[in-house]
Amino acid sequence: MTFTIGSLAKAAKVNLETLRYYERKGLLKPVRRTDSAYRIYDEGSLERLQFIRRTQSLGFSLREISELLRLEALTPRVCGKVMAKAKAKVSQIREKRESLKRMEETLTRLIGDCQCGKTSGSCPMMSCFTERGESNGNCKAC
Amino acid sequence: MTFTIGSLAKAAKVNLETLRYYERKGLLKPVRRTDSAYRIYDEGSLERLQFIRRTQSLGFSLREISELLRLEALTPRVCGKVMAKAKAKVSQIREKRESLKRMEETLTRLIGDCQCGKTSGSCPMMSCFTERGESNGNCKAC
DNA sequence: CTTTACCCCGGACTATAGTACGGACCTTAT
DNA sequence: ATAAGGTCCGTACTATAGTCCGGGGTAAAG
Repeated sequence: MTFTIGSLAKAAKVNLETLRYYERKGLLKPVRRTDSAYRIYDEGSLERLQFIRRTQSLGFSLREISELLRLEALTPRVCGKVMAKAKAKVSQIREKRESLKRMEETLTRLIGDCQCGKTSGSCPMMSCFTERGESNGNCKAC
Repeated sequence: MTFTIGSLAKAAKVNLETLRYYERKGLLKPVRRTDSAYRIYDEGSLERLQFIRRTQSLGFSLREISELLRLEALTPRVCGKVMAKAKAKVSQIREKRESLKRMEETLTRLIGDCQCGKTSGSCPMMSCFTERGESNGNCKAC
């Protein structure tokens, strides 16, 4: 099953121009061109595209994604380098996950602590980020 | 303890111009100005600034961070809205964490599976992202 | 065979997040 | 008191990631 640029764009729910942009950036090349220079893509292109979008939504730049995708382009001779890159990427991901975990815990605790409307005390959510940063000392997010 | 724009920039290791930019964007106002219009910040400013940078590194845009920071600006009357925003933010964070977890697992498995140099088979790391997307069927990342 | 829809390309335009510049004013150390 | 260094402001410039435009060729449906 093959796609023209428009049908691939529709299938992946991205703008057609984005595909041309990714091609310029070397991220997603059409598998071939017709005689009239129409771009032709296949299912692999769709998967690759979805990988790009998913990875991007996790906070990776196109340059980083390009690096991830280029892991494939290297020959077995330089496998060590590939591994090093992959491992670096893993620690990077792990760090992001841990930061997010801390943020989530803080926010969740703040939500749980809220006594607004129940007591006369002020909302811990509010006092956590005061205008002048006079933190209540409990907020790890501040 | 107070800061001028330059000393705050140095303390937080950000460009001085970035602080002026954040002020324009309403993210970080100096606590006051001197008679000669010099910006004065305090430790709260530093904390707020560090919160911005940390949050940003987790993939939140300045607009989103501004929303998070504005949770404080709302009066107790609208606490329900604050909570709704906070909860939405929590699910958003949770989704990002789960995606990252899947990515990390996939990459880790790929690293572990690598037999490069040990066998004659090709590296699963390589075959995972083939030129035409001919995936080996095992790669969840593709 | 024509109309409509699709695609080509180069180039311009947008939003976000800064970063740099330069002339003028302010502060501080010698 | 004067030079060096910090800060003011508006404006311009950069990189990233698209998005849009327009003139022209191509494909498909009636």
